[in-house]
Amino acid sequence: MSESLAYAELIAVLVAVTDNEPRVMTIDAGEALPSGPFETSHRTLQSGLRAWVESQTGHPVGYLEQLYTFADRDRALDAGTGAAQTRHISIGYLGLVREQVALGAGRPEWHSWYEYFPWEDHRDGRPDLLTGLSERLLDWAGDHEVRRQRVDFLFGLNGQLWNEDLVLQRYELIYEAELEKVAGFGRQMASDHRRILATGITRLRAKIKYYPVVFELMPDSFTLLDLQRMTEALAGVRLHKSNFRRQIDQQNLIEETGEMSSETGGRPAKLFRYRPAVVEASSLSGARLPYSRH
Amino acid sequence: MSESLAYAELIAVLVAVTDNEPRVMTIDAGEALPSGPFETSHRTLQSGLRAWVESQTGHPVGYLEQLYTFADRDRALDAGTGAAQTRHISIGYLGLVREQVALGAGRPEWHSWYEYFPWEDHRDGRPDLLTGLSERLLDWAGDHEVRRQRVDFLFGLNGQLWNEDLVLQRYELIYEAELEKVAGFGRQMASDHRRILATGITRLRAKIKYYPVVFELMPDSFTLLDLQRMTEALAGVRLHKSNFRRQIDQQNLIEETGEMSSETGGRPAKLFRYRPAVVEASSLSGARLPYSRH
DNA sequence: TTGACATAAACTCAGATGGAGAATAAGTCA
DNA sequence: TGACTTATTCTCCATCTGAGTTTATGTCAA
Repeated sequence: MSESLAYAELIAVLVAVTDNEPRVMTIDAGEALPSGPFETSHRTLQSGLRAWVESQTGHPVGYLEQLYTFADRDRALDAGTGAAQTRHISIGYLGLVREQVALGAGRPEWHSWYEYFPWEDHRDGRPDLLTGLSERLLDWAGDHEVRRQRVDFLFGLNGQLWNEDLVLQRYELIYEAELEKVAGFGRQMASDHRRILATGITRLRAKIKYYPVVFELMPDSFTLLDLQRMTEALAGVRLHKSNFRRQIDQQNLIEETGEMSSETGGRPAKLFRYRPAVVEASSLSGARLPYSRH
Repeated sequence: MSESLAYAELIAVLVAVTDNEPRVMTIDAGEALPSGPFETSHRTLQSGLRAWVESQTGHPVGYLEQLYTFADRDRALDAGTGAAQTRHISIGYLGLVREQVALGAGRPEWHSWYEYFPWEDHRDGRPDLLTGLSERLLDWAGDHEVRRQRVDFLFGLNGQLWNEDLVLQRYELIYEAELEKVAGFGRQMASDHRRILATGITRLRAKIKYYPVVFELMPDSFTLLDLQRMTEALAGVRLHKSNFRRQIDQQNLIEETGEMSSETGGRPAKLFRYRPAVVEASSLSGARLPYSRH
């Protein structure tokens, strides 16, 4: 049974947003995600991760969610040299924090996640780099019809719409085409940390659509445009202003503070705060089945 | 670093549906979910699980998805006796299979998942057992307003609608109220397997709403009512017939085979088959943000 | 002081979607 | 042949959504 013992490590995708830029906590000068061993003293995986993240950043982690557990032998750093090595299991977590003063050991730094995935930021239109990237991907696809369709679908070619949720699938395709180390196609990371980061971004982009996680990243009081810019930063796309506002107040998640913000550059905006109470009680639908009420 | 070594085990929530009853593979006469160690010979977690599940059941697993990784010290079987014990990590997977002929060692048996969570089946109306159960839960809540609201919300009391997605949250509440071992409130399982099963059901119920996983459980050809009954079995609620049909053909996921089924008891029904090709290419939305097209 | 500029907030309107159920078709079985 | 059962197609209407337009209220520079 000792052959089944493994080294378990906790990896954090820790996200904060400042100046409309989504940032992720890194160590080793932006080369790796913070990670630490799961120790006997930790009561649960969550509390283990929470403990050392807070010691690293000095900040409380508002929101913490398990992402995925990775153990692919061929994608870890120290792979393939022998049979009798210790197995590595990485348990990834997504954490959201409000501010970004990093005070820990290990040279913590915040980096925009678009450094690692530059093709994911469509806020100012389709990034130029996508031209070269999709050319290389289509080269790789060649005559292979299925591959070609996958490229079109994932990268919004041939009349298909850009779908911001497919971060991980796009990265996996690039990896499959062996383009992930090409200069200019995003910054690299140690081991498979870039994949774990892609997993985190994917989860967050999906989640903001049906669960009010954005507020974990917002300050106590904010304007509606602040909220929109935050959402746009995460999703990497622009949103329709008045429809965004309508959606927000249909959900009933925020209330006016009574104060105004005059830092808008135009007409002062009302300030709002989050009302966490309602979350549990409302259904916050998402997709539904066609129920029958009888 | 040896204090960080852990015993990693793979646990499967393996689901099949027969006779409109969703069933889960168990061992030990229905007392436990099948599980096995993650071994050095396994290339990935997925392939490790797939390998031994197929050897246990003799069936190919169509769909396999990671659920969650558990390591709570206080909820595992062998907890709390000493400090120097080996840490257990359980990685749960959800698998879907088409048929249920179990041929493996370890006395594999299929059990309806409603044996373990009898309050989750609302296909024939609200189960009687919910009366007693919610009474006990409200006793536990007492004057605690937050608890009381949680009970109302999760169990559809006080005018709230039943939400079939909250399987895990309901089980966690019952566990918190220490009612999980009360006779009549569902069959128990070893260790925290019942919680893992709840996690699997939760995931599946959520997923059928925005991704066509149901077809992994359907035979090659089926009628629209078959498909509806399957969905109802999983969701534990009744659906509106014509609206269900409309939703299905909006999604464009199936096509007529040309054959008819005369086993309906009434007018013969057209037979359909799944068209997997479309899945990738369509958006299959779910929740959306209010995009701005410019 | 005034007008250009910028953003806020409210309102409009047509087309799509979703819930509920009626109407019609085509089998089986007594 | 008529009762019964299920299949399949429609209809109706309320609500939601996408895409603006309109009006309000600040700042700032000439």
